[in-house]
Amino acid sequence: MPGSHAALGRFLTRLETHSSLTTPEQQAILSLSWREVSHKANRDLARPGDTVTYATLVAAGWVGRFESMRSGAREITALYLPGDLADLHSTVLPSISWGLTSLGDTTIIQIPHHQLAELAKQYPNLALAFWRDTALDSSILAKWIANIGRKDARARIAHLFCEMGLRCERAGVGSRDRYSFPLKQEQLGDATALTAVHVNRMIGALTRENLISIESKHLTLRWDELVDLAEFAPDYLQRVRPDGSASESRAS
Amino acid sequence: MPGSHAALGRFLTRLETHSSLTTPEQQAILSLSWREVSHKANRDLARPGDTVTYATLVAAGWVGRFESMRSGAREITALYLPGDLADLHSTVLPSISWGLTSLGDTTIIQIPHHQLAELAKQYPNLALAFWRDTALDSSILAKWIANIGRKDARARIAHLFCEMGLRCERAGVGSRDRYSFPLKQEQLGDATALTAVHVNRMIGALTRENLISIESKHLTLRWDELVDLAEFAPDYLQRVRPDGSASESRAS
DNA sequence: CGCGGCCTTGAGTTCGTTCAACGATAGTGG
DNA sequence: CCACTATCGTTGAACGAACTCAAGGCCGCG
Repeated sequence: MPGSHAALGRFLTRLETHSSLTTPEQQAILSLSWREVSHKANRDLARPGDTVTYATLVAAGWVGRFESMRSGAREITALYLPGDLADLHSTVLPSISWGLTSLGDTTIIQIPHHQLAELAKQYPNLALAFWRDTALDSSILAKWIANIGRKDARARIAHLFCEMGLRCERAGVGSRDRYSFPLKQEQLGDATALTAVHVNRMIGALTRENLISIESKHLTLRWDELVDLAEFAPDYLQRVRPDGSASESRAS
Repeated sequence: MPGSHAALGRFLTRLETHSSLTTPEQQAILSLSWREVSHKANRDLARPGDTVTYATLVAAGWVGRFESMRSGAREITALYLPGDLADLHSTVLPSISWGLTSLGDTTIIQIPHHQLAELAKQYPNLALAFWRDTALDSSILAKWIANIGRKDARARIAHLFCEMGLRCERAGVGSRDRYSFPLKQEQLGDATALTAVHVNRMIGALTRENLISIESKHLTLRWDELVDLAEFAPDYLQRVRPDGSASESRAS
């Protein structure tokens, strides 16, 4: 609970890719109190309708945000990697309509909402950073809508592979063209709005074309070819700015 | 430019449905400076790749956020009504990967980013409110992913009708079962990831079943039946809280 | 009155689904 | 150490929801 957890360091690094923070602000992040929890694969960490009092910071493994249909179908609407605060936005909207689930074995850190809110009030610049982090999440959601809505199965899967590659690289848990991919095909289907069977066929096709290869949950991919196939334009992931600054916060 | 625009009042009302604000905070919102701009239908107000210096507050008509594919296909990822700040999040992420377009004739108010950022710094509680508003937007995006990914055409259209009905009602521009719907069928297709032709057929089906009727861009719908058909659960639109408070700042 | 934009309808096609069976692999207990 | 089982991945065949292409109808506007 006390003492800085490595995952907080990852989160800080993540924040600093889009926002520049002062030393006291950095310290404040690292001094957040936490509770570590580990989960086996496929456990629901939060369910639709819950009211949560802490945010979930991924420390190891992948976490998915999902919605369920009456029919039993599931749709994964977002994926979170180590260093991602999966539901930072729940700090300001604690009554959630979605769920969180562990994809593969995961370890998470729970951070009380009131501490995050306190930080946001005490350090206006941190409030902007949190807001910006939520905006970034939102930007990814919008891109997923476009992909699921207007691209075919191959391109959707390829796009997910590119996105997660780049995010893994930035999170320091792999390189863009080779990283651990813990989802089973059914979950990959839930994330791309396809059936497991069709995911299987598309993976087969991509493999036969030598665009990707998967061995024991390890994905290797031909970056340039896949980027082209997927129409992957990483600007929505908000590249690290040259000066690392939060631009407008100094402007005005 | 000076003096309070009616749209700012709408925006304030909107903020107060999820956040409780003090009188000075309310005044600060109403004192924002602005520039009014009117657009004919189908004009791009912002394009992918732009760096924007102001946020776009809808005053009249509907605005859509979209992404374009190489093929020329378009996907509308979000819709905004009068009182909505369509790109509040651009305040913290001014380099945009998406575009904004007018759906039908619209009037918008441009609000300089630096003013919004200034307010967020000066009033921590407003920063939370802005953050919360972005989180709410994000919540809608996630729901759209689930709908487009896992529901059939009829249910997708029905869901959009329900969502926009409730949002119109809350925005004070109609009632949930009867409101002005300015999109043409092609745009409705872009918002639901369908073709205009198929939208037309589904609208025809819903009309024949007496679930909806449309006359001169005016939509009337059987609320209960459509809610059931669409599996519409409005909790993601974050109901107005009884006490109107920001809850989590007290909890835990 | 004629033109352009939007809506409507039909017929054929396709991408992804469904259903069903089989194969591989890893963990488990005797 | 091996048989047993559950889970996940793989493959085939038939089906269907939504798409494409194409033509015609309606309505408002100049």
